[in-house]
Amino acid sequence: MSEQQLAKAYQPRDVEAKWYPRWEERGYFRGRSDSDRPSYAIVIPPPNVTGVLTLGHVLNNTLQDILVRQARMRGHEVCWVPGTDHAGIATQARVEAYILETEGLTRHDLGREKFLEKVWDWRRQYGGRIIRQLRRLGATCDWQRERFTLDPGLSAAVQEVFIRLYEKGLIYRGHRIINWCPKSCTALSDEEVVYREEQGSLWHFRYPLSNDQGHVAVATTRPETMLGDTAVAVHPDDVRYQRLIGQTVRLPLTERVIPIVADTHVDPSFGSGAVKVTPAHDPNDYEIGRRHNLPMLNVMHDDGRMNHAAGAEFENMDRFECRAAVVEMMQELGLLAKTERHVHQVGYSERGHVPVEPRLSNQWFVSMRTLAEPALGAVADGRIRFHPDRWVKTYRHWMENIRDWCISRQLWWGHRIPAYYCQRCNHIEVSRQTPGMCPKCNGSEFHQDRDVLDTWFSSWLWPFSVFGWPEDSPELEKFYPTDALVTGPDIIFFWVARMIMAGLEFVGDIPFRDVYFTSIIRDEKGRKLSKSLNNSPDPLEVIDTYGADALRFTIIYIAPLGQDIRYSNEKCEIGRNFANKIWNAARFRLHHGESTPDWAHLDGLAGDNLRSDDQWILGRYSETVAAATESLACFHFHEFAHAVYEFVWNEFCDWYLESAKAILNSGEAVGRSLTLRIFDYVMAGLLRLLHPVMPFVTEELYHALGFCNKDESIMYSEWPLPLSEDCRERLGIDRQVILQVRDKFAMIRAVRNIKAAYQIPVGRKLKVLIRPKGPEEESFLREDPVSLEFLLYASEVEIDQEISPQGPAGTAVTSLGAAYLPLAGVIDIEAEKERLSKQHGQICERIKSVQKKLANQKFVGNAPSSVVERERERLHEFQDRRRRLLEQIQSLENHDG
RNA sequence: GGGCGCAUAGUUCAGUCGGCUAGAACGCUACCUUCACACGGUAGAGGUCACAGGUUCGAGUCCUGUUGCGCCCA
Repeated sequence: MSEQQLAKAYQPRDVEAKWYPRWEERGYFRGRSDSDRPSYAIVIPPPNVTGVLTLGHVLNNTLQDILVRQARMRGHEVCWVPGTDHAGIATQARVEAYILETEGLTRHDLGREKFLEKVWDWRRQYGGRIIRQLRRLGATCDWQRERFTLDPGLSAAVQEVFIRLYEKGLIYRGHRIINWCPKSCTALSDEEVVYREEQGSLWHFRYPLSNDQGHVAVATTRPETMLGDTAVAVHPDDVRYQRLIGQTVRLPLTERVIPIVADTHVDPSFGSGAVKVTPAHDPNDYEIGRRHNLPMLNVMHDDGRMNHAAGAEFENMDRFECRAAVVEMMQELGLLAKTERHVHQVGYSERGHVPVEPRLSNQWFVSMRTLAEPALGAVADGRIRFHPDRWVKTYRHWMENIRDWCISRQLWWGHRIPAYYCQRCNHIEVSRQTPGMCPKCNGSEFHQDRDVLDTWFSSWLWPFSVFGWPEDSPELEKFYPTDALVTGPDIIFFWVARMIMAGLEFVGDIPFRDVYFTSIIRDEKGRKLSKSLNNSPDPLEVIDTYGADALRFTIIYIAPLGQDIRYSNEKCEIGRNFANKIWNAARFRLHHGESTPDWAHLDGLAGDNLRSDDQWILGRYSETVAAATESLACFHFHEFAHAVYEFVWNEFCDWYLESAKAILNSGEAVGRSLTLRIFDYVMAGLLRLLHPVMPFVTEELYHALGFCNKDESIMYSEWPLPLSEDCRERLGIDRQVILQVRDKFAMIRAVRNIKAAYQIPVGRKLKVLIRPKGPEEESFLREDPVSLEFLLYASEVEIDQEISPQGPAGTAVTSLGAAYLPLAGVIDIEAEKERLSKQHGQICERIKSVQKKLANQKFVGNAPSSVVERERERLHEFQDRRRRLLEQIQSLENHDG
């Protein structure tokens, strides 16, 4: 392919559309369980089946794709399992809204069976859009293994787990206070409640004592719950209330008389020190109620309206209307002591977006303590590693204070609980199918529990249920435990912790070895991305504008380790420009013909063949490969992106490519082909190194540059390795040559700087005189005159230790020696003297500071000798530089005079 | 109330084991349509490393405290 076939700027659209289907058709993404290669497996955090692709998914899946693409290049059998979860509440709500809109029906009009058919229809039509969108990003999931949490196999796993835990006594049905979502009319787990700080009120009520000897003051943020009060509690040691303990109060607005009890959990310093107790509507009150055998009076319907028990005048009133009514009536009765403004945390239903109502009800729970124990151990002893590892603390804290998990949901969409109730005696049988006969009463009529399980009760099995568990499958054998999990820290409790527990309990092994917690993406102002703020960019539009590679690269380039990302679409220019830079480096290469036959290795080369610039780029390439590989190994994606970016742009393109131009234009055949070979070697390695991050442009260029055949792919090329020590030695690549070349570039910069200082166009070619510091520097500078002249934009370069300019000249004093730009007529001697004097002043300052250090006996005595030695060397170098600067200044004075 | 994290250039962020003149990107200034790339090049300006103490020969880095911001849990 010639460079005419490459557009002047990289056009991602066609390239992306071309390669993705080819990769997929060729079965590149397939993970084979019968392979002999070591496995590398990742299970995708299953997005909601209702979901669409967000930037959060882009980050998360880009990272996973980077990991699996690298693993493929390193010879692993890779299996990345995609899929979605059924998202009980969200999906049911979505389809209910859809049916109401399209058919004017509620789910109750349809009935359970018909409604579920509709949900499946909806899922077939609209669900899983996100999975198709992931292809646009370039994700190499094994699509043939796509799973859904309600698939028959995964449902079987859920049932199996429920039965096993029930039989072990770890699942139980209990009458407990739980978090209730009055919008969705279902129980929620503690984790599904999100707390928001709100400005509310604290109302102080007076409850009259039954003996008419006064009042007890109580404070509440939820006045409507007083209708369900069954006691007032005070601290037993609170002297203010000692005499009241055991007495009763007349609960206003009701006919009831309720006791005053003593309980050590009451905080005497909050409010009045006396609290109203509503055991059926508050978790703390529930505990007090249990300790004192109080009645538990439920005063609400499941949709948040007050019920009959609240009293006739409040029945069917919404809880917030009731709140206002209660306050008003208490005020009329003269029992409202005061109202304070009060900032407090209000729990909201994560999905329903309404305040959660704690409620007493019959639900199914998983007893977590015994499951948590081994899971805590797996992270504590490092079998599972968290990145960044500070999340270990959060994990440990939650696990050590774990509470039972409410898993039943009053929904239709989900895994039906495999519990059956005898019609006659209400005995519970948990089994795989409807029981035939009741073991207690011999009854034969059963009805199944109407409720379904929390969606997370299927997600926690995901790392093994996707591979066919509870069957013994070859996939499970090959790919479990998986290798890495990439997810957000917001679901560390919901999902990560529970998967670890499930893996250990049901498969007997950890589900994954490394967990990488991604950053949270915010907008430029640091706000969370949300639909309501309208600040969430559509990733597909971003891909259309900038390209998938640009988005992928940018997002990991700007994602700091363990901190939030501040994202804006404009930042994708970083990735786009970078892709274009590489693209154009390839175009440059194609100007100079086909790829060299020996581009893939450095065999047969020796140090004598190479220019120092070649040695420098190979050495730096090797260092970059090593650093970048190490960064990926410890999940420092951002560091990886920076290392490669810096090398490609600031070293390979800015210097090596320019240096190569000189040789390639010189017409000397041996030098040309050698330079092309080095160029190709480095270029091919860079493309491979970048492939996991920028799969499309690297594949396109790998082919365009002739590094693989049409029917091959960079996807299965080898991951680049740093040069071996032997190789570096044979090619004469060492620290010294790398530093020398850097010094040379610094000298070139200094000369260009003189031109800029005198406003001379860079392109204007001038004669440059160089006076090397010593014989070693002289021979180094004489090695490669062609590229030196080219990089200096010089018409001619003279190198001589005795040389000095005849007339006025711009002067650069560098560590390799002095360079002069004779500029008769242009040069302002006074200005030049001032420029050099400024540099002289700076160097004197630095000499002073180093001398001060070295004069300090404590420094010389205590600092490591290598540090002291380095300071001594610097002192010599600075003094030498100062001497040479002085010489230049004096010589200018001679010209002047 | 408990815990975790953050504070470095105009902005967003790097900065390893405490040790060279604290770096990059974007933005800014000047010059340049040069033959890979204006999605570009060359050169440059820009810093009280939040504040106050402490440890040390030496602190952006370690310790203590203060202030401000963010997150998680209760």
